[in-house]
Amino acid sequence: MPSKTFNIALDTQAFDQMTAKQKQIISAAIDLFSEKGYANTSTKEIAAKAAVAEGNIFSTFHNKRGLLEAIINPVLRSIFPTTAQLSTVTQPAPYKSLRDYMYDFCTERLAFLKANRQVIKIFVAEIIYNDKLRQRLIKDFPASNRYWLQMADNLDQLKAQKLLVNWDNIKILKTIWSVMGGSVLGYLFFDQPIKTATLEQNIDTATRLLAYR
Amino acid sequence: MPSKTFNIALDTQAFDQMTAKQKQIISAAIDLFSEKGYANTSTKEIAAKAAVAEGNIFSTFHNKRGLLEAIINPVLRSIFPTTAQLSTVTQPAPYKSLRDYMYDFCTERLAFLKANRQVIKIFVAEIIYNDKLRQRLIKDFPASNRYWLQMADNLDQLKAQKLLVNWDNIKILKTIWSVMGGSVLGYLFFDQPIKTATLEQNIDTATRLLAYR
DNA sequence: ATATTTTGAGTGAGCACTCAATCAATTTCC
DNA sequence: GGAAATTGATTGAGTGCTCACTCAAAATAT
Repeated sequence: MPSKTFNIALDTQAFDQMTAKQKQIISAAIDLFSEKGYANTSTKEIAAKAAVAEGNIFSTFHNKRGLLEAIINPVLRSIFPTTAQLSTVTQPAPYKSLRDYMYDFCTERLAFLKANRQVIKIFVAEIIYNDKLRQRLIKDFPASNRYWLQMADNLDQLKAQKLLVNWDNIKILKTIWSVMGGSVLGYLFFDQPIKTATLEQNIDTATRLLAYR
Repeated sequence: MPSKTFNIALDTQAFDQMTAKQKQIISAAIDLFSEKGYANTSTKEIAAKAAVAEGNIFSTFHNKRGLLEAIINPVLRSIFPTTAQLSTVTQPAPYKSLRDYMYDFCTERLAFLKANRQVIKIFVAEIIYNDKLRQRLIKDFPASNRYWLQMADNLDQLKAQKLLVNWDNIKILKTIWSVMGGSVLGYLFFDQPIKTATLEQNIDTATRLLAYR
């Protein structure tokens, strides 16, 4: 089995400290959960795919839900990336045009999506019926982490430059994701690759909707 | 328990022929599946909520999946409504403006969504991990049912009137739903009511994106 | 030799599903 | 009209199975 890379956040700390067998378990669980769903996957299956005894899952992750959380928590913490991941988008750059910014923002977030497709799929599916997880996401959404502040800075700057419409930042974010949403869902759940042309179209659309007026 | 109304399609034929107990089962299953998910709901629970013996579920619906399909199939058949449901939107009317059309279209589909919220939630959740269901949806999407043909007619007419951008109809539909998507998902899974103001904004946005140019 | 990790048969609980028995409505016969 | 017979719906204890999870023993590392 090829080793799985984890782009998600800095839980690589935790991940690096795991034994090989524990990594195998996480890896197998990600494959199975994302393919068949959490509820439809048994711990026996996971152990078999990970080439590990079933008991190993429980000595490491306490119970099945603990395994799920070990997979999901990193996503929750890095949907909005942490300091170490800051890309060009979030660094204060005087963008020449709104489209430039949109392009950077969308490609960066899409790279994150592609790098963590399986885990995000598990996360999204789980959020449908998991109230606590949903509450946490809603609560954390406008959290004052550095990423969000940085992004708000950029948006405010673009507004000052009269490149961006003068809406509040949440509404702007919602608009962007509304435009991207179809492609993202298609990619996550319908295995539709996001073509460059489609991405460009989405970026154009978002730019048009958010242009200064 | 107040009797549940089923706005979905004409499976009311089938539904009307059911005995009271069978209707109770469907109703209880819809409540439980939409709240906790199919996989997390036991037939014993359903029977208890329906005030019916567990065996009744199996004599009527053969197995648990049969019960799910009895709930889901009508949605699949009426995501695009059938003849009897045709509202103003789908009737050939010379719309004075693109916004008029958008308004009618969006409010009609939103009414459908509201009237069938639970069942659509079950359907959407199920489609994530059910390949066969997904295939059927993709296959049926541009099906030549009367609704779709009628809608295509309307769109073509709007194009001829130079009110609507000259894209192909699928792309137009995708654009509309992309704009509405955020509100729809929020309503389905986050219990966020769709405010009139938000709806109006969405309609404005869609109109702007699809205006003739 | 000791400590730690790994193992997998074993466990009770809960699952979807069965089926012989019971009940209720309708039909048959006198 | 009413008793008896027939039919079909309804019941829920019972069944086999799979599930998440345990733990004493075995393997491995120190």
